[in-house]
Amino acid sequence: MPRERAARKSKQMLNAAQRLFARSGYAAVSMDDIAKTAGVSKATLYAHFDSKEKLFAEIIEIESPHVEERVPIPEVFEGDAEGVLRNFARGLASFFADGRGLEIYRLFVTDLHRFPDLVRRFHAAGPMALRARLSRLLAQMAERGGLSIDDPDLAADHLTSLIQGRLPFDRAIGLPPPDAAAIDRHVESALRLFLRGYARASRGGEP
Amino acid sequence: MPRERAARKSKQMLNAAQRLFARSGYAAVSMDDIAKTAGVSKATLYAHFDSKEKLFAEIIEIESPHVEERVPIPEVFEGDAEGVLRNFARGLASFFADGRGLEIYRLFVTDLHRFPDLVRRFHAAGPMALRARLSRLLAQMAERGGLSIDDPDLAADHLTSLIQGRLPFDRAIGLPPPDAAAIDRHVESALRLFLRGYARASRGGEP
DNA sequence: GTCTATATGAGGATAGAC
DNA sequence: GTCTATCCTCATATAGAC
Repeated sequence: MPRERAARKSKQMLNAAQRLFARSGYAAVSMDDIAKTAGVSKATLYAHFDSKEKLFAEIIEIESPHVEERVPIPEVFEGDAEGVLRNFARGLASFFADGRGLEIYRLFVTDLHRFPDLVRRFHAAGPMALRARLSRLLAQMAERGGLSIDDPDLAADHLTSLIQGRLPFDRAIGLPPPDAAAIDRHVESALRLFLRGYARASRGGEP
Repeated sequence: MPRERAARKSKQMLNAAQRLFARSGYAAVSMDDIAKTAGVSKATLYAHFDSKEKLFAEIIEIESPHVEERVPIPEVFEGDAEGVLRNFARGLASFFADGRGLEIYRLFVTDLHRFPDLVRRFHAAGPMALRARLSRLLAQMAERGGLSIDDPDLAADHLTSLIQGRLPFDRAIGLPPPDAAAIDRHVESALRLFLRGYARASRGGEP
């Protein structure tokens, strides 16, 4: 059954490449490393993927749409706005705090710019998709809840920026991850600022 | 005059290395590139710097303290809080929007983590120093102005996070820089949220 | 498709003359 | 200190047998 075996090996190679690229970046990973980790020969690797760049591109294509799925944003808002936002905020903060988000972040910052067509696709499927979902949620909250939001996209960016903060940068340069309590404080303070800044005004203009 | 010439060549090499590392990152730059750009031989380069790593470390040491100086934060606050913060915000946003901040950002995210001692020194001299200055300023504003700030360090992080936003990430992955008008809108909206979120409460608690 | 073995080139680092 | 020329390792990519 050569077809099955080929498919299995192909997955092995993609998995190995994904792990290695994520851990060390494009330049630091050799095709030898990938082949060895996948348990195949380099020639087999090249039989499936034309070049290191093509292989990297496939990894990015696979990873990109998953980014948005790591953070919980319900499609429809019902009830507790603060709780929903807290959930999103904790998801996003943990994503950056643990090693997984760090690897993706560093990989993208370091290497993605060399693949312009991937940039466009990733940006649409990742950050823009996430913002769109958060934005729809915030718009619903503005309508039904106590928030005053003129521009939901902008508000989504503000919340995301506050939650993200220096987390990915600090992790990327090698600082240790914050513990759970620190993440919690970080999330709570960001939420307080956001909710207060976007609270319906008792008097005065929009934020 | 061998001493003068040596010093001059040393500067040439440091300049070349700085430009090349900033543009392409540690891995993508070869010692040949640096020597050629500096107009010296590779052997001369190695006579001055023991290794590529040592050379990179020197570049980081030189760059680090400059980061905080690119953004205007007065030591003493007088008068117009919003104007002072706008000035800071515009400086920071431009820093990330133009190519210079992008290069430094990418260089640090990509390569700094491999030099742990540099991480500590850079972090103290760069982000922490900047936050300390902004924090002192915000504390003064809370005292004399209309802001309600319990934890100035936290507030400084919030403001910086809002201003920074996705700017460095978007630039790093290869998206085009925002134009002046977009930066201005970005800065103004972030400032409005910050000032409103940290406004002295007419009623209700701290943010 | 998969392997072993290798061609080809690039890059970090050094030897030795001046 | 500076150069030219070179060593050596390692990485991308391929040839050729099975």
